Parts: sequence; C-alpha cells; structure tokens
Amino acid sequence: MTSRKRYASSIDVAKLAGVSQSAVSRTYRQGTSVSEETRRKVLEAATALDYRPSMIPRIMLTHRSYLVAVVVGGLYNPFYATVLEIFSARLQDAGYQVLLMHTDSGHTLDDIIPRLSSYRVDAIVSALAVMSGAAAQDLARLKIPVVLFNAALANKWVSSVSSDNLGAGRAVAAHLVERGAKRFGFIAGPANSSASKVRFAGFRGQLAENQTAPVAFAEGDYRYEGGRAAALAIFAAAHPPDALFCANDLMAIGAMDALRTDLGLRVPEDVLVAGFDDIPAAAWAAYGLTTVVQDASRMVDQTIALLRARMAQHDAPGGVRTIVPATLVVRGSTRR
Amino acid sequence: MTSRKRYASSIDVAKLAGVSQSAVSRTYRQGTSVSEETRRKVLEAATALDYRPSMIPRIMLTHRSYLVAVVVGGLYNPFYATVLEIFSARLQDAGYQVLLMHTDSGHTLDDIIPRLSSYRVDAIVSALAVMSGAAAQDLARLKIPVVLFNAALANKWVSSVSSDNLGAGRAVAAHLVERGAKRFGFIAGPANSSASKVRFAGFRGQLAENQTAPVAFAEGDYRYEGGRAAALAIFAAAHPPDALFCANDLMAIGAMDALRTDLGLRVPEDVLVAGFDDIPAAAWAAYGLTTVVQDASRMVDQTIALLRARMAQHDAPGGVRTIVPATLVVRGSTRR
DNA sequence: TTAAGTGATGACTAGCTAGTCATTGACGCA
DNA sequence: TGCGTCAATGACTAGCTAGTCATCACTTAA
Repeated sequence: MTSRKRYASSIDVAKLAGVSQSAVSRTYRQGTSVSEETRRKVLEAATALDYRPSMIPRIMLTHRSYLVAVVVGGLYNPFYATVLEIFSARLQDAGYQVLLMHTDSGHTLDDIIPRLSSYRVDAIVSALAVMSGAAAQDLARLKIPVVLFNAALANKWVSSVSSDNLGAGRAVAAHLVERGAKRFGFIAGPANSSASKVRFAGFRGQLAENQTAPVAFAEGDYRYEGGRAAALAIFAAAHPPDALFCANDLMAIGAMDALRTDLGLRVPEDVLVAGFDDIPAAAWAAYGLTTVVQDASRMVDQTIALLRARMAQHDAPGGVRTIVPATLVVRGSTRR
Repeated sequence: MTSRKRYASSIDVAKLAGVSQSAVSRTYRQGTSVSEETRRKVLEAATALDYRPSMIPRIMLTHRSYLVAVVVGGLYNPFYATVLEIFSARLQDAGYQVLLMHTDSGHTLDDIIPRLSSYRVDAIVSALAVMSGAAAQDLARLKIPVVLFNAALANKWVSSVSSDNLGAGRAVAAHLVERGAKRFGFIAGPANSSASKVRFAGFRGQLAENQTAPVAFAEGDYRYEGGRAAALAIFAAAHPPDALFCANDLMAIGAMDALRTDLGLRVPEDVLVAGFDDIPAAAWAAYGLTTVVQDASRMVDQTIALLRARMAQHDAPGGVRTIVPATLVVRGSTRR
C-alpha cells in the first residue's frame, strides 16, 4: 500500500514451493500434519525468501498478542533495574515479549494507556515506585489484567505483589533496638509512596511496643541526594537519633555519606543505619549496609503467576494481594 | 475464534453510532474530513463501548509497527539502566514503543532474532556491553535497520554509535601522567568487549608517547566483584602500579574497595584510580571517582536519528559510525 | 472386497483498520 | 438555472496467518 513490503509472506513461500499457503502455515505450527516432502520444500523456499512467520495477523485472529507491558519509572534505582531484568528474562522464557513503558513521576498514566491498548497487550505490570490512586483507577478501567509491583493498592481488576513491608519494618526496628539504639530516625520515600508508608508503619509500630521516644522523620525521594539532604535535616535537630532507617538503600547510602563526610560521625559507632532493597552497592566495602532483602526473583515469579492465571482464564479472580517475605541482612552499618 | 473478544472494533462502534466503519476510522485519523455531527456520534459510541483503535491491522496494512526492539544485557550497570530509560522516553516521545529484549551473555542473539522479526519491529538497537562478531552478523542478516550502541563494529547493514573511547583513554592517561603517576595498571572488561579494547588502546597509546613502563593488565567482567578481584591480582605483583584505569566505573569502585579495605592502601595518596561511564555512584562521597562521562543523552539522540533516517528511507545509508565526544571529570580519586 | 479410519492437502474465511474510489448533496459563481 | 468545486460519506478491499472443512489417496480391519 504505502511502502514496498519488507518481508516475504507465507503466500510468497507457498508460491515458490509449489504448495498451498495452508501447507506453509502448517509447517510452522506444531500438532499439524505435513509430509516430510512438503516440509522440505517449504523450508527451502522460506530460506530462499528469508521468510519469518509474522505474529501480527495471528494477534488479530487469536486476540492474544503475547505482549506484556511493563511500566517503570525508577530505573535509577538498581533494584528496579534488576526487577526489570528478571521480568524480561522470565517473560521471554514463558513466550511473552516485554513492551517497556517509561513514565517519569510527572507524566501520568493516562498518556500511555491508549498506547497500551492500541497494541493489545495481554497484561500490564506496573513497577512504578510511586503510584497514585488515580493512576490505579486508570489501569482498572482497562479490561486487561494488571498487577502492581510493590504498591499495596488493589481492586476488583488490579492485583498486587509486594514485599512484606510491614513485617520488614518491624524487623528493622527490633534489630536496631536489640543493638542498643535509643533514638530513632526514619527517612521516607516521596509522600505518595505506599511502600514507604507501610515500612514506616511497621517500624514505628514495633518501636511503640518498646515505648521509645517519637521517631525523627524526614521525607526523601528514593535517591542518593534526597537521602543525604534528609539525613542532614534530621541531624540538624537538638537530639539527633542514634539509629536511622531509610525507606530504600540509595537514600541510606546518601545518609551514610552525609553522616560520615558532612557531619564527621561514624557508622556504626555513632549512628546505626539500615536500608531497604539490598541493591549491590549495599554490600560494597565502603558501606556494608544492613538492609532488607526484597526477594525480586520470587516477587517476579508471583507476578507472572498471577498474570498467567488471569490471561488463561478471563474471569479468573482479580484483586489478589500477594505478600512475599523479606529478610533482614545484617552488615557492618549496624554492627557494634 | 478461540476466546471471546475483549475489545470493541470500529465496526461495533459504527453500528452503534449509525455510521459506516470508514467514518469511525476517519474520526481517529487526522487529515481527514468528518463533520462535527458524525464525530460526536462516533466518539459517543466509542465511549459507550470502550473502543480503542488497534494498531494491529494497521501494522499489516502499512508494514510499520512503530516498535523498536532494544536489546540489553547489562542492566546491572547503572549506565545501561540510564541508557534504557532515556531510550524509552525518547522513543515514546517520537511515537515509537520499546520492545525490550534481554539477553544474558550466555544466550546468543540467534534465539531472539525470530521473535524480533515475528513482531515486525521497525528497527533494532543493541546496547549489549559485549557483542560478538557473529552476533553482529546475525543482526545484519535481518533487513531491519540496526544500530549498535557502544560497539565499534559496523557493516553495510549495521550502524553504530559510541563514545570516543580512544580519545577518552588517551585523556585518562594524560591526566594520570600529569598527576605524577609512574607505573600504570588497567582493568579490562571481558575479552570480547570492543569498548574495553579501544579504551585500553587509547590509554596505552598515550602512555607510550610518554615512554613509561609496560602497563599491568588484568581482565575483569565489568562488575564490582570482578574489579575487586582484578585489583587484588594486579597488586599482588612485585612492583604494583601507582595509577589504575578501569574500563568502567563499577570495576573502578570494586578496585577502590580492594585497595582501601583489603590492601590498606590510600586513594589517591598511594594509588590514583580512574573509571569510565560516570554512573551516579562515581560521585558518591565515599568514592569521588575520577571518570569519563559518556554523554548518554547525546548518544541516544544520535542513535534515534540514525534509526529514523533508515526507517523513513529504506535505502538510506547503513554502516554509519558515529562517535560522540566524552569528557573527563576529575574527582578526589586522582586529586593530590 | 468393502467399509472405516488416517494422513495429507488446498480452498476458503475470519479477524480489523486505513486507504481508494465513487456517490451525494451543498455551495458559489456566472 | 446550470456547472464546477468540495466536503462528507459509505462500499469495498488489501494486508497475512491459522483454523475449518471438504476432498483425496491410502491403509487397515472386517
């Protein structure tokens, strides 16, 4: 129509091989019967013409694209980079392809939803660190299985998979108390991050059982610079904490650098620091950060399991909330 | 056919609106003439049925999918995570979608090429840190515009965009010499990384002009652990270097940790260290790593420009090699 | 030998959109 | 009034694959 065709079609192959188009199709499907002779002729012609079967008409026929949209926002965070990597690998192994949609915090989901539906994706995974309720509503409007990654919200259409943020927050608090900390600080993610809220709830809840003083609080942005600034803010107060829990590792590392470099404090001698995610840098010798391991591999597996159930059976239950255990790994930053 | 349809079609909308399917299509295309009255009726019906125009038949008609495959392997490296992020953003802005293909070093490209062509991607970007000649040949076989990101190889079909690895290697050498270094070491990427080879060539070439001793060499894997191990290997020798250039930042950071933590050496007092990429961690207070800034934004822009030229005009020249300048940023790790 | 079963094959069609083309009606101008 | 122009519209079709169905040749069981 517009441009000249780039690919040979099954009809072209059929013509060259002297068989019907059906025979070509059958050669590439399994569970069909083709004679050795025909198969040979078809494959020969296909090689000559550089034929590759196309998914596109198949999508029209079967209403399945084998495309899964993955919406990410925070690849600056190695945790999400890893998650994306695992998603790609697992989905590819399962015969799906990843349509990557990037959204920075400013952009709303509204902009990308038309794109998603125009490509007829089979499912959507949102791994946005921050997810507004409105955005979740938007996703719910689509009649496409949606799984939120590390966002608590779920409704009839949308499922979610997240770490045990509450339990992990409690575990961090218990650990810091056990190590003798008396005054506590928390560096949060952005105000609209549900994961951060839940981690803090667990942390504060556990501390309340130990009847300690109120927790110093500062809001960060899940980034190094934000953690550094938040730490400086917290330690500008009269009675600064002797233990700091940060909603993710990047901020914890920023906080450690602020304490050591800007304030001349020692970690762990003067201040204990703990983070969340267990990104590779947490294990680097310069930091040795005590943190919560999010089991990315298992979370991804759970997510894909949910998606496949929904995709296989269109009326499979939505609104499932899956919580994956998270474990504390103790390193030098809280070792006395 | 198989499952019940999930989406309303333009025919459904036309029926409900009491117009022809053509009218529905025109309502969503620009440069077409539809009366206000018709447009209103169509949009009303579309809203009622939750209609979204589908790209799939359009792909069949126009032979353009507006899909660009991005092949990545090393998202553990924040530089590539950033590159991917920029690619998504820019391609989405340009009206394209990103089909993400992940390949670990073991996997060959052969496995994914059938997938790529079956989805009729308009173009392919390979941002693999390591790219074998065979893999590049594979990509060349496709009649799809291909751009290699940071791999030098290019042929009639394949173009490439890379940093000025040679010039940057020279600049690092000159800088270290200027800072008084006498004995040099280099930690390379995997043996088949062309970028690493070129960086080393520039580095050694510049040093040769200054007539210094041979460069201590160790092979790493572009990762933290590899850099650490390589540094230990180099410094186990009798006359260890007093300046270390690493083919990327992750290895440089690993090397710094090895020097400081494992060997009790000081950076920069005992050993100067320089890296490549300028990942965020290079600027962290604990490291302050002198490194080469790869202008990811500009590299991506160049890549997309190449792709768009090839896509617009099927016989546009392939085999273009674009070199993007890279600048040295000096931080504490080489400051005396 | 006949009937039934099996494997292989091709004609045909569904699936959905965007473009082509012909038709219609309205409008402006002579 | 008559004619050319133009916007608006609908019928029709291309684009490509996988499934359905009917047909045919051939084998096996009765």
